[in-house]
Amino acid sequence: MINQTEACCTLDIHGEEQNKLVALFKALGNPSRFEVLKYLVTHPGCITGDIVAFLPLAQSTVSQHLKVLRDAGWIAGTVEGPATSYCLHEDNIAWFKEKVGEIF
Amino acid sequence: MINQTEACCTLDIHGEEQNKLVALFKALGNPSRFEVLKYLVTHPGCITGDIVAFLPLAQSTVSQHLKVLRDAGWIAGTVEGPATSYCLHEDNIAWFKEKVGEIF
DNA sequence: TGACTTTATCGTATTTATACGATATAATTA
DNA sequence: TAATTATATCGTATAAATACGATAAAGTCA
Repeated sequence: MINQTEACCTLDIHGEEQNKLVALFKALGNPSRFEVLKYLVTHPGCITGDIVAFLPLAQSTVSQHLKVLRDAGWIAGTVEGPATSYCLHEDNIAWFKEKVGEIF
Repeated sequence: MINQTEACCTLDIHGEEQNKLVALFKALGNPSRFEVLKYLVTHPGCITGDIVAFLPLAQSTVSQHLKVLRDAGWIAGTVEGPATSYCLHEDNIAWFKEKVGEIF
């Protein structure tokens, strides 16, 4: 993590960008959160309660997972009255794919 | 995780394939392991000791991280005398990018 | 064979993640 | 306003991840 003077080339990923990328990987490295993302692909705009009904987890647990996905940048939540509607954060997803393509 | 009869469409990722994908995400969701992978991009074929010298971590810790990356499928290790040479597992990396592209 | 090099594994302490129920917050409806 | 609905947050118990030093294993070299 310190010295890379001997590298044969450099990679265009560092600091905060790298932290964001690692956070995206980490957030999806959990089976329940992966299921949430899959669900959102097929049910865009659904609300928390729909996801709670879909997963075999307590409401508080699902809410926590949604927060992790939101903080990482995979999803975006919109308050709609008493509910919150979720959808994929397309920009961040595109950014993720772009960066992965750059590195590997 | 149970009922998806109301889905507007289906996703081509399930069971063991999905587990493997989640494991790939999980393995890279750690700053030290991400650094290892970056290092391998610029130093293909390097040995464990090179990575130990590069990272501010104990040898046993690095060895453990390498095992996680190997088990997940990001890297492949080849025993060369007393040392082990590591490189990226290109096939799995291609598979990862392909699946991510299919889902999102 | 014996010393050395390199890496992996074991045991273990500490930190972080995950899950739940209980409760708070905020919008809606009667 | 009071009750209801929907979600988020808090407190906490348990499981998993992470780190280290010590040790084992396996190859090399004198």
